[in-house]
Amino acid sequence: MASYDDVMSLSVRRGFLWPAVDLYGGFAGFYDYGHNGVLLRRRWEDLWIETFLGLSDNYYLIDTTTILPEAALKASGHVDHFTDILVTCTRCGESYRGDHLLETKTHEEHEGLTPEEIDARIRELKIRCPNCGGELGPARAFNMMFPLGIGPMGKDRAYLRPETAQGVYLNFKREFEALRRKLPMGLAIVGRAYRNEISPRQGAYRMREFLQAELQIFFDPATFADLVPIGAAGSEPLRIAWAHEKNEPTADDVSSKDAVGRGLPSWYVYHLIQVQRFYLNALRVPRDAFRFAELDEKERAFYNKIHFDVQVKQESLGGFKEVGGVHYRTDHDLKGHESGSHAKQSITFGSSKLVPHVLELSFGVDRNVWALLDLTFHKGERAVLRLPPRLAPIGVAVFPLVNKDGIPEHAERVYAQLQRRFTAFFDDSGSIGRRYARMDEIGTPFSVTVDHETLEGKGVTVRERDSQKQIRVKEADLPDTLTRLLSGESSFVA
RNA sequence: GCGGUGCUAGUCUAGUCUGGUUAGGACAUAGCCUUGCCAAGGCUAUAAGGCGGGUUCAAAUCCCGCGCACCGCACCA
Repeated sequence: MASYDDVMSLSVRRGFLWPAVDLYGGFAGFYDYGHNGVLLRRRWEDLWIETFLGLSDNYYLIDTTTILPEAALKASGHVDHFTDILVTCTRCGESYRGDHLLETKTHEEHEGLTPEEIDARIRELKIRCPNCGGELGPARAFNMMFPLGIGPMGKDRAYLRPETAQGVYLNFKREFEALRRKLPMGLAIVGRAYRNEISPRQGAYRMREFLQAELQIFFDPATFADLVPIGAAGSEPLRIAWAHEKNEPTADDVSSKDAVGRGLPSWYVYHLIQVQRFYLNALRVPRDAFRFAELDEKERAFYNKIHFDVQVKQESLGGFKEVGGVHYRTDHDLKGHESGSHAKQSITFGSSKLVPHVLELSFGVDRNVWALLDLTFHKGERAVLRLPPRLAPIGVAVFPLVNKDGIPEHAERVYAQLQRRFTAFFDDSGSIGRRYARMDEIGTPFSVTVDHETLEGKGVTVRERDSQKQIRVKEADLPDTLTRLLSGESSFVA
């Protein structure tokens, strides 16, 4: 339905997002948001914050620096493990990961070798280019983090953060005190992260600077399950593609009981249910366009004990694509910072002394915004973005049916009134149909038109985007009616 | 990063092979007229060959470098 070009073209035309710095030929891996893009993104973020911080009274938003010193990222493992050792063939120019070359030859793991060690092993094992048989050049390290030199001499080594999560872990102890030592404790960050992707592709899907919305939940593994009972939510089947079947474009309906039966902790399943509800109910993603995809041991990061990707099926990107993840990171991160900083991260909670475990709910904001554009794009005679009313950049538009007989003046008064409560938009240019069409393209769910009957006290018309139908509403009732319609509290019945 | 293909107004495109008028059109946008509930019609206006270099009397067109995009490979702890 919606091709990549369809979505991108609409996005550029209507002020959602476009390649950054295109004045200078573009900047691969970087995108800028326009006025409607920022509004849409903020609404997504607000909904995300409301949904996930709403899971507990002890979940909060924090904000931390985007630049971190080397020591912190050394402890987190990013300096050593966020690196690929690349080896390039001197004849055909193909590049390979050094550890993969060794692994293929010896069928052994070769994690954590230096470039020199890789070179030595390659010579020892007489490995040549798998592509052309040519001689392989020297191994070089490629770290996915952007390095920075801090201070006038640039001698304090630092990096742009590769994930927001580290900011949370670094502040765990402070917040645990400030929040009066309670578990579970949830700390979320919505902010930017940076990765020097080798080849950014597919628009906003793989970027070098991107937005993450991540909630880190700190808990005691001994008691967490009792604190988040699956309860009534357990009757909702989860959409899951297990590791062996996720290359298929499908998902199974798995009851929470079966998911627990397959060895997933009940607290993990509970959070899968919450994430699925966010997508199906709040974002209104069609059921068959949503799934969790299990990552097997080989695919997931070594510190993730359980890892399911959150995936949304997008025509423009060729199928199910990752928009988030649910990661059980155990106590890996806090323990890493404990040994890196020599500051104790263990806490006393109730009768037990422990380093809390972490469940991370991680989302790519830009990917989610793109997914919404893709899913809600409907191409007919004219394009319509069928965004859920809560997410639409503009909530309500106001038009005078004609530009005479005092109708524009009246419409301006209606607009001024609505503007106080809603993101409203006034338009008196072109024909009425053209104005409706413009609003359809940016997903404005409701358009109010002032006509001759309005002047006779018979109210205004409210036109709904998807059905194109209208109802007549008394002016005095308009704000409340719109509030109910936009919140989803009541639905439009013509 | 490697290979392939491509890059013309806000969008979509004609022209490029075979160098040669003022780079043409559609839609969008703005203004005016007209109409008055779903991109109606008329007139007018704004607006373009990714960037840099070379060849040539002359380059959107041919050549080189770079940038960017898409596809494949690789990568995505």
